[in-house]
Amino acid sequence: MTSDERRKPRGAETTSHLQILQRRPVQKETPNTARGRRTRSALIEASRSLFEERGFRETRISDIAERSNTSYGTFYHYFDSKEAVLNELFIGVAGEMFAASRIRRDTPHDPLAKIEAANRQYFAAAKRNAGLLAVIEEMALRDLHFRELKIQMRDLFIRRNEAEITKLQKSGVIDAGLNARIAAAALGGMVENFMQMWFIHDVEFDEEDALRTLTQLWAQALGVPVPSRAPA
Amino acid sequence: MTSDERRKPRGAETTSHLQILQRRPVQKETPNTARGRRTRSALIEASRSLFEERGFRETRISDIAERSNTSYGTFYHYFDSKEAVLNELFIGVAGEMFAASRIRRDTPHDPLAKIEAANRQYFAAAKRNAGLLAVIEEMALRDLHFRELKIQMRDLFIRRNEAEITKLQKSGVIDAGLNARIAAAALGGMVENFMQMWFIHDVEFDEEDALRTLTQLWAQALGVPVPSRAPA
Amino acid sequence: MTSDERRKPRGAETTSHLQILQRRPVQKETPNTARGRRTRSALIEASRSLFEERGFRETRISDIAERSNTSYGTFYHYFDSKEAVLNELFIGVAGEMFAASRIRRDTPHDPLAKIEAANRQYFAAAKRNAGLLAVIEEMALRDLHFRELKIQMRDLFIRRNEAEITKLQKSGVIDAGLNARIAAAALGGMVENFMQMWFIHDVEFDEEDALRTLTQLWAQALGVPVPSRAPA
Amino acid sequence: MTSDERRKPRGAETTSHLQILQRRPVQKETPNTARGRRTRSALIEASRSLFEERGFRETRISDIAERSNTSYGTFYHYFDSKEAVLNELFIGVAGEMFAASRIRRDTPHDPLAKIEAANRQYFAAAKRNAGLLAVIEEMALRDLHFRELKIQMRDLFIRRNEAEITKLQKSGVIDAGLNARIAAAALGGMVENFMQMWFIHDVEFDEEDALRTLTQLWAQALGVPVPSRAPA
DNA sequence: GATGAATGAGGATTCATTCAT
DNA sequence: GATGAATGAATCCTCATTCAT
Repeated sequence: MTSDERRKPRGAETTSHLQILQRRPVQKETPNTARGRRTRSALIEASRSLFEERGFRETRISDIAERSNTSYGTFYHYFDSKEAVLNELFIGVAGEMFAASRIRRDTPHDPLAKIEAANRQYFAAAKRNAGLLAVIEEMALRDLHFRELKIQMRDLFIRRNEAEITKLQKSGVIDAGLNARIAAAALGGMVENFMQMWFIHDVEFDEEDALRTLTQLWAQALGVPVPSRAPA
Repeated sequence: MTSDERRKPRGAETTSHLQILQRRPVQKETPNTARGRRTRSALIEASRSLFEERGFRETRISDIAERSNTSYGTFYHYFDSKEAVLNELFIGVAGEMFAASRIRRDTPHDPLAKIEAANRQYFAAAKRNAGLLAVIEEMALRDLHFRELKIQMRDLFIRRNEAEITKLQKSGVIDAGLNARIAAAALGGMVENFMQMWFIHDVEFDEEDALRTLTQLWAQALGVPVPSRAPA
Repeated sequence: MTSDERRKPRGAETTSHLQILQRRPVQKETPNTARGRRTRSALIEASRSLFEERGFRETRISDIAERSNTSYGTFYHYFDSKEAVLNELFIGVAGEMFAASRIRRDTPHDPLAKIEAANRQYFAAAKRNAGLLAVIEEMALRDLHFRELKIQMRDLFIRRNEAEITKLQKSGVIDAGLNARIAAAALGGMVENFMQMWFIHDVEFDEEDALRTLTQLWAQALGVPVPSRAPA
Repeated sequence: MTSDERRKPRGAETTSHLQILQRRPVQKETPNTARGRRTRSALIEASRSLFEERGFRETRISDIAERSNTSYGTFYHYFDSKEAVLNELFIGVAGEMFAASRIRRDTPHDPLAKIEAANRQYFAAAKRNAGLLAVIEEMALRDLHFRELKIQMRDLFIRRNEAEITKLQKSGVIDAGLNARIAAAALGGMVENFMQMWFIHDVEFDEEDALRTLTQLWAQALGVPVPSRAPA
């Protein structure tokens, strides 16, 4: 989503309802001691594994306390709510996803190679974080705060796509008539949706086939020529 | 998803948890009297509007009873659980979505026109049902039964895409080297994801721009030639 | 308190804190069935006895459920909170207190006799309701809603006092220079405070001595002549 | 309360409940160092302001630690409980109230002037301590220990009243038939109750009007002649 | 068919207090 | 002296579901 992709205001009723849920998670102070830091980490790790295994809503604070070998009260010593933990986990995942998909120095300048590299790195990072990505997806559907976070994360990718597309248009490689913003959103969404089916909903795909096909579709969709290849 | 897109078994722990939720909703008897049919409809309509407004999980049986001007007991007279109502609503939406996106007799045989027609009809139907589609999406992430339903619905579209792609490959219009199954899933996913951002997450897009761009991307991705056009 | 006794606004901090507690108790719908009415009454009676025995704050919802032989959930079926029950009890007590202290037809017109009759009836009603009056007193100190109720109840008495005093001033029996509003508040407060010490804080007094002395003080304070009497 | 004002034993259940709370606060050792004394003072000051702002029950140990810039542990280093702090604050307030209401050397011997001086000084002291007096009042209603303290403080005033009344009776100025003990309790209660309405419940009164009227009522109630005055 | 009273397990949250550092 | 991490009992409140009328 680029800067001019504004979100429509919802009908009053709907919006107000979501806003109730929004309670922006507030950061409690960081622990001062080594012991405190250890405990806090244990809580985060326990939360992460539980969220991944059984989902955010189905995870109880008591589960987290138990798995991290602390007590009920200790959780609340470090976090205001489950939401606050998820928030922190989310920030971490978003950072990792974005970092992982940054195009490396050694990537060839050839457009096709760049597209493929980006996709490969995106899938690799997504596969590692599939469990949490599912949780985020779920939360984004009902909690305005997490919806905002999800859309901001997505926006980072899409802006990059858009910049690449605009560059190709300016250099005359592809059709200047294409709406770069919409194309970036659509192609980014294609890869995101594919990732979700693959890693979250567990539909099986051959990795190399998937990468090759998505890269070809992406390139051709923009009008980047792709050398012909024999059928798989 | 075509027949060979199999779903991987999940790890034991995760799956067992989801299976608890699966409880396949059983249909209760249909009411015999006109009054009974009216009550049942009122329950379904109330459920639908509440699910759309505040989500499935946040809707209480008491909310449904209240909005449909019936009582607790009446709800259980007609349905076993909220899930049963959602199931029924879901079946209806899936049917409508599929019917709406069936390519009409009067559509030209030109591939580009067919793609555009399909997209236009898909978006129109999705826009009407956005609220419930959001609910379905949410449920599919945590409930195996609804995940199955969602994937089956998606599969209907994707098989049709795949058939079209195969036909174009056989007729030599497009590259036979493309993996039709993956391409169908990817392009269908592109449109689905776009729809979700647009109608569920409320990112604003210009309708005609969106349709034109998506159609162009879809066609070009497959290698279907698209007549050049001046920049918007 | 007469109509021109306005309450000062408190400093922002203090007030805001009390307002948080204010949550004006909302009446839940009255039960429709005889059984429902019976249960509701049992909850109120159990609440009353518990509030009197151990105070409002020290009474648990579970105590109320237990003593009224219902379940936890039943309490919430009829009331939103303990506050709602107290509110209802309070309204009842205020009504009874006021009704009881109404001067009867057969009371002589002699001012002294009227004062004594009012005091006697007030003490009798207060003695019956001492337990709840203590609860109200306690709540009025920290909860704006109950403070308002308490002051309104008190106001009913004091306005009546004030009217009597004004009448005596107009008829020339007593000094017209006395501030009737303040005198009414002070003398009403004298009797209220005495009642609290006597029935709430359990300081012992001889009933007839107390009545005679308070009546004499009240009358003389206003300047109503009191016939001399031999020492007790 | 004079020596013959005995407190009635309460019913077993009620009393036992209050006795739980009674735990007579024990004084912890006084700090030896200047730093220690400073910390202790900070805790007391923080407690006082918090008790006044939000009440005793609503004040958390953590609030006190925070406002005094110390830690949880430090609070417990100096005090056994919140009750212990309140106890200390209470002793201070009671002392100040009593000292402030002592009739000064330069007060004329005229009974009316003495009554007015006593009232003026009482109101001045109460106004300064209204916040804590409200807390004490609240606690006295539910905690036997604080009830005892409150009644002892009140008793100091009332004994003085009683002595004055007896003196006036002996000197023949006023009716010897009046029960001095009850009259002292009633008139002292009149002023106490007025103070509570004025400074705790924030009912507005004109200061000079209030003082003049209360003094006149008090004097006349006892039979002390008051020179007539024109209406205000 | 319809009603709504009753149930009680389940889960979040608070907070006084202890104690190792 | 001071710190603040850890504890867990206590309590509130919700809500799907049952069942007598």
